[in-house]
Amino acid sequence: MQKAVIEKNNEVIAAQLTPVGRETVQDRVYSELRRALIGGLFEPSQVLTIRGLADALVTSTMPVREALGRLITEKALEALPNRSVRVPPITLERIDDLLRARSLIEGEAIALAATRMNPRQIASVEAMLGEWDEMRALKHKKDIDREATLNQSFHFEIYRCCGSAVLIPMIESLWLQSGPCIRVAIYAFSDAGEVDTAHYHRSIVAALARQDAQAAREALVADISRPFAFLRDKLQSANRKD
Amino acid sequence: MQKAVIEKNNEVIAAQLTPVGRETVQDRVYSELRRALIGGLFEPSQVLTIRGLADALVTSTMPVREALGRLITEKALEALPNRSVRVPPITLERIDDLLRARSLIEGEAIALAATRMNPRQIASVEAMLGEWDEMRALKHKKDIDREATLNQSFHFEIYRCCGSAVLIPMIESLWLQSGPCIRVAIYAFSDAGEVDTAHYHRSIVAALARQDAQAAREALVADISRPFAFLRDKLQSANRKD
DNA sequence: GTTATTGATTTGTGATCACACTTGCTTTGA
DNA sequence: TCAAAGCAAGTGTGATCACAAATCAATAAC
Repeated sequence: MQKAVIEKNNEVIAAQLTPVGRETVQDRVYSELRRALIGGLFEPSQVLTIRGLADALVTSTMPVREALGRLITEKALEALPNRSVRVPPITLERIDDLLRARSLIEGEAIALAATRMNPRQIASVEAMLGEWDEMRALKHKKDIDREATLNQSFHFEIYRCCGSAVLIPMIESLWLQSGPCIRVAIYAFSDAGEVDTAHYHRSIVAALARQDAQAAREALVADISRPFAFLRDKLQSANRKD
Repeated sequence: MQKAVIEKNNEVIAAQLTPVGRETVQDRVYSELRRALIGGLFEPSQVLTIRGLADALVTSTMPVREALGRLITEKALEALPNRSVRVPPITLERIDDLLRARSLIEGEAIALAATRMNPRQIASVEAMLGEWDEMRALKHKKDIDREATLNQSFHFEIYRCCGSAVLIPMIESLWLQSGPCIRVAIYAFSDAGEVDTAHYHRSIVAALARQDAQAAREALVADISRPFAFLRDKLQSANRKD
């Protein structure tokens, strides 16, 4: 068989097969811990032990300690001087700090995205909006986890369009850091009666559709400010009580 | 001895002693690799091996692999699908991307710092400027490493005043990512004849001294844009030649 | 009853080993 | 002569072990 024929044949095979991609245990542990943090499964100030997590995830300590180290460097977890690690506690300063950083960076990302999104991409996020409404209409009992996941997809679908390989990891890091805080706020939200979150997302999409970068930025900032402001008030009144 | 007396005594002792702080081998390896990356000791696209680094640093593989993992998550290094790790290559898109992110975030940091720095802090960075001039005056032959270190101290001394525990680690990550690129530019600079960098730093300090946040931001952006723009031109002309 | 002290358990850290995958070179066959 | 198969050295990953430090409980001392 001639070389050209073989290569052609290989190409045909390659077109039908999808790369299998070896994922290491460490990567799976890392992803799982990320998911747990963003989802608020760990509460602020909770301490995590390597062996405890290893048991829970049914692996050895090795992948866990490496994943923990990575999460500590992106400030998603905190290394105490005792060498134990915990999820960072919530403070007023930290809330304001996170909100400012998120407004700045996610605002920039969406402003860039507004000028770069093509009609197909806009239609895609618009479709997510519709899917969202359906879910909301179907079940009056709120499914917070599902809602949070959908919210995350919505935002990152937009951010991905900004075309910056530098900004996006930073935004992921920020979500990781604010995950535990936000979750506390969300729970408080759903206790305190519902606010219409759909409105904010709708104005974001509208701004994107008419390529209005400034409006998109403002709508986004309003969206992410809401839970932070709520949490801020809650914390302040708690402090006053003491 | 009564309890209060003992505690008082302990306080007196504590005031005289500085905490020794157990630094792990992993931390030392991590710091050393950071220093090497920011300092440009590794060149873009160079691949690093765990055992190679462990030999060079005279430790076992364990601390090295953990340090590498951390550097990969902050995008200071890149994990190839072959599972080898390398320092990220320079591309035009990456240069623009890094410059935009740095302008955005470091600009925000210095704008915050401008409103918060007290006279003592301003005097401190002003003093660094003087020390800088001395060094420059003494030796005509440029000591690039010393210059880079001083530049880094100068910038972070200012950033620390912004009072944001979220922004500063992000800036460190950005310096880590742009370190190898910048170093290439700096070397090219010193080959191509000197530009007066002192001027930029002087206008930064001047803006800070009169608490002019906007001017400080603009002066900073001009300062960090310079090597990026230089590198950009260099790369473009290199591409044209091919 | 409260405060120290001791001892046992838990925990993080680093070293070493086993295994699987990659890479580069040599050998073999047409 | 050249491409493909085979082999050997190198490399990352995960498991396990040894050790030191921290934590906590129970005991002893006042």
